Amino acid sequence: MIRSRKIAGMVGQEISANRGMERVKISDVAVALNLTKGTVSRALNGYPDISKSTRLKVRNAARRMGYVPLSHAQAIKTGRARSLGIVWRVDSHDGHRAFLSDFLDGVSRAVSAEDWSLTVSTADSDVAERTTLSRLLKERKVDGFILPRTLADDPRVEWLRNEEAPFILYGRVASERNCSWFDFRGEDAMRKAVARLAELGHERIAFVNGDLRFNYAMLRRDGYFRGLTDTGIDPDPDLVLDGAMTRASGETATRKLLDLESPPTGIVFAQDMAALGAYRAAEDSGVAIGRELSVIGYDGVPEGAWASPKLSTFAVDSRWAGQRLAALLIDQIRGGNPEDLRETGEARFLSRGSDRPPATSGSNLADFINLENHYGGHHEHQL
Amino acid sequence: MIRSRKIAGMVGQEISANRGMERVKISDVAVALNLTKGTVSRALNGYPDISKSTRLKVRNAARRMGYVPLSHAQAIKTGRARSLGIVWRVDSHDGHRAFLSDFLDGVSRAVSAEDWSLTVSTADSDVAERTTLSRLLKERKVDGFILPRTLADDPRVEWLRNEEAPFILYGRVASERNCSWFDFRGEDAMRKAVARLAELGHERIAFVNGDLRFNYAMLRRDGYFRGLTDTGIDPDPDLVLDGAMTRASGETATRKLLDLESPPTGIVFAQDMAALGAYRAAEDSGVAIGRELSVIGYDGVPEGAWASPKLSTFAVDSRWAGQRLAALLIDQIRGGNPEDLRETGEARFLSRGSDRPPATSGSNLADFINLENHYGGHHEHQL
DNA sequence: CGACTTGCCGAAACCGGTTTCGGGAAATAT
DNA sequence: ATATTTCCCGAAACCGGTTTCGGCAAGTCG
Repeated sequence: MIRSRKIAGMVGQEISANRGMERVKISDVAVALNLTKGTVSRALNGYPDISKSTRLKVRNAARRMGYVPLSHAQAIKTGRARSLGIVWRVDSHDGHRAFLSDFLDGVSRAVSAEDWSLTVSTADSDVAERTTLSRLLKERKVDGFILPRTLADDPRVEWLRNEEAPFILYGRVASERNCSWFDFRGEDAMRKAVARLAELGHERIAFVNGDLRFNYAMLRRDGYFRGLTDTGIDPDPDLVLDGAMTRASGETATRKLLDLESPPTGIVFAQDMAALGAYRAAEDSGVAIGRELSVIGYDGVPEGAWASPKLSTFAVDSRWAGQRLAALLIDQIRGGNPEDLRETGEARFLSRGSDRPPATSGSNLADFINLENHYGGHHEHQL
Repeated sequence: MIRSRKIAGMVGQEISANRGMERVKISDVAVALNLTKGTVSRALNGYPDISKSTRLKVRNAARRMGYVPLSHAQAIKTGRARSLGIVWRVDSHDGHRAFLSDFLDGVSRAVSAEDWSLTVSTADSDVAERTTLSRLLKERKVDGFILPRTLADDPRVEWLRNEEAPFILYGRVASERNCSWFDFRGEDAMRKAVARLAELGHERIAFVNGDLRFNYAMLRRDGYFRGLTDTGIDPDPDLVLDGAMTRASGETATRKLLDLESPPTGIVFAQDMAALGAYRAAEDSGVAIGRELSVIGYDGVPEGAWASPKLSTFAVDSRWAGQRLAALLIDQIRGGNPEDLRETGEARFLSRGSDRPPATSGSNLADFINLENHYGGHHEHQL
């Protein structure tokens, strides 16, 4: 007993005295323990045909010697790269860019927790995205994809199904068969936003949507109308616009709404960036956000907290989204049924200064704006 | 001749009729061409001992059959994963987050151009970062690292040198030996900012720096003093602050400067986010940016274009940085001498509304502020 | 015309793991 | 005491590429 201990100790010393800085490979561990590499491999991977005692011995020795398997060496036999892929679109709106950091953080956490990794690429067009997906897949650099920015009818779904590649959507999609997703229930948020404004006394409530090609736009629009129905307000087509996902387009949309004969006193925006554009439009019209015009956004971009008044919004937890997406995708790759791997989350309402009871009714607001345009002009700070 | 053509055609058909959707591997290509896989491999990799004719035949067949080598299968022998790694810090200031998208885009472009890929991970502490670097390295998921956020004395440098892992810094470092980098010459920008303000007639020019632990802070500070020397203005220690990398801290710093007996009429900020904080501080003191107080930032964050007046700043091209960093690192991994792989770039000045001739001299400004605080208070829009 | 390169490719080792298969020893059943 | 499992582990095949080595055939030289 004592003797064997001594030997084990010596072996340990010899091993840890690995000064050559050469990578320690599995055969090194095997030799040190007087086993075969096959046995060491099975021990480390928890095969049942290895006795508890040797399993422990192997694990300890591996740790002591600093053995870490080469990922590509295992991948060659297992067929798994233990890596997820994301292709991030850099064209179009910059609305989601603010969340990239949080989003990646979430993905990275979930992925690291399983000792997997994350491969990121960017693309500025559909073909570029397709090319990249294809390459990563063919080279097997990744085992599956996280697909952001889901379209209402997303061609990536069909294509990846064909390639038999695992994937998960950030967002939901109509053609549900055989795919998994995570998404925030934006429709619920829009519905609540309408309810909120109605409670505050607003009667003319507009909706400024994003690009209708995206799936979330459909959902959020439905939520808006649902909210109107809930509160018994008749929908007015003049009060529904779309295509606003940036400050500039949000500004334009707001201007258009304020120029109506009977402008809205409250606007629900499908995206914060567009809502922030409303601030400038309102300023130009001599209308104060939170008084003559109430605004509720969606996303929870940090800039909203720096607008004055601060933007009330439904904040989305991008980190959480990334985390769930990665976890669910890994489950799927490990054999889980895609259709069982679907989750949604709730956007959290941040009540700040931009949604308040209306200071003026709709028709009066129009007069107010005209007045302001005549006499006030683009008012400046008077120092 | 005709006969052989016919055969080749038939072979091509048989091959492209690969409906089984099974991955086509190198041996498939070899069999189809009646060659050995070794020969095919050498042909594809441009070995000189393959005749031009077979090289062509092989390349064409490979393309036709849609053969793409498994990255980990080649990695096992070559030792190259053809992948770069980035660990993105998500703790601390959110100043750089806005650039992540562009930055990654740049890296991704350069990396894709060489058919490499990019592995991204996040970390919220030094130990987490170290752990991740270590894991990616041991598993050989990456061949080298891009290190953002360089510290004045960066421990990662020493550590990675020891591990003999290739790396490149986004930023420069004192201990230069054996390392490469890309950086923008922030010191030049700060110097020019001072010159610019001096030309406009400012005599008291302050400097609000970022966190001094970062290397760029040292450099930019030097640039500021250099600018003062250039224009013959005596430096005043009261006018130099640091640690401001967010709106909040920028606001605080500005407040402190405006409360001086003889406040500055111009402030140079080492970071845009801090400069944007100045807007609120100025508003509260009844001072108008671009009139009583001029401000110049650095970074070129998009929000700057939405402040009023728009923030004059030195814009940094993050995409370019990412692109160069990746390209240089790949060169290094392929055997280039690290010390030859260093580049710097110039920040581009965007002249907008926040830097103008001073409306009031320094001492008068103090009176102005006091007056405003007594009578004006936190002035509101008067509708 | 024979010896010696040179050009070109096949054969096989190799990379560092994983997984299958088979068999010896110990434990249990008969 | 023998037959039969059960428990472990060694041996070897295998994954899909890359790289080394050696040899045949054609070309070059003496």
